[in-house]
Amino acid sequence: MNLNIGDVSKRTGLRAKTIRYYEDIGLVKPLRDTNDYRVFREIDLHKLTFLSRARALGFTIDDCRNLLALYEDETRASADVKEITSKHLKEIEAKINDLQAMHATLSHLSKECAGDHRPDCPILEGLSGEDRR
Amino acid sequence: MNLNIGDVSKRTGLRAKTIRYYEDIGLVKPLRDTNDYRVFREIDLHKLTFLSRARALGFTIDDCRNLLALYEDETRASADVKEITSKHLKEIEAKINDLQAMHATLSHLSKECAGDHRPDCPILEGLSGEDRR
DNA sequence: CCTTGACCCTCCCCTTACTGGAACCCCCAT
DNA sequence: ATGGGGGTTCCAGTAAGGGGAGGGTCAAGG
Repeated sequence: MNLNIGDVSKRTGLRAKTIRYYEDIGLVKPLRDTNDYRVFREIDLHKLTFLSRARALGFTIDDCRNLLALYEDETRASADVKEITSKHLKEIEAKINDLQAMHATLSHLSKECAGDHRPDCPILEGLSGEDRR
Repeated sequence: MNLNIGDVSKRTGLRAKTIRYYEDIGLVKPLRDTNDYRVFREIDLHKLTFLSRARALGFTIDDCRNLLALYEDETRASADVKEITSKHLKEIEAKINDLQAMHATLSHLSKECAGDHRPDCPILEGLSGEDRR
């Protein structure tokens, strides 16, 4: 069960570069073989899998670091995990709201734009701040 | 009508640092006074206002550069503007979808988590990849 | 036994769109 | 002269890696 970085990459879906980066910033600490190759144990694999999923769910690296610590702490309180998650959920909601507002404005402008060879363009007018009503 | 960077900042809502950056990357070209202060003309103000709005709607700097060129080109085709906008709209939609998927997964896990002093946590189980069904 | 191709290593710069800070100049009022 | 509030440049840093150079290692085939 001694895996090289390539094996771990395949199993976790993380790129080798990303795994090296995670070691750089201290998220995993694989052993080293005599030839300097990284040697990943099962625990490293678990951690990297965890990281891969947490990142895919939009958690920041910093959140991941904290979640990983909780993951490894048998005496954790689930409240701590839930708090990180709730904060993240709120940020996701805020982003969705922002994006929806942008989308509404832009799709409105876009609908009014002829999109032909002529220069007249409500989108540009909207951006330039003209009050074309 | 000769404005300093601070005046322009107030009128556009952009920070002075941002305006200097926009000059750095060639989006605006204010004149210079004898004391090296930037001197903004009305056209600079228009451009910066345009940039401010375009950025607020989520366009990248690169998009902004192209939009600005179209804005200044009296012989533009509105189709070109609309195409940039449509591409951007699609990206916004993709992001919204991603975020909504994350939100669904996370809020589901979060709901199942007691959030108390005990260590058991469906969120961590979900992240670690346990198939707790 | 040697070579070839697939791995692996470190190191450094690049990305986006700025932000912060240091160190310095300019102008006006007190 | 001094204080405060402008302005200037340049350097460094952010998040989360990506790209590529330059070089070592390993296993298999000729």
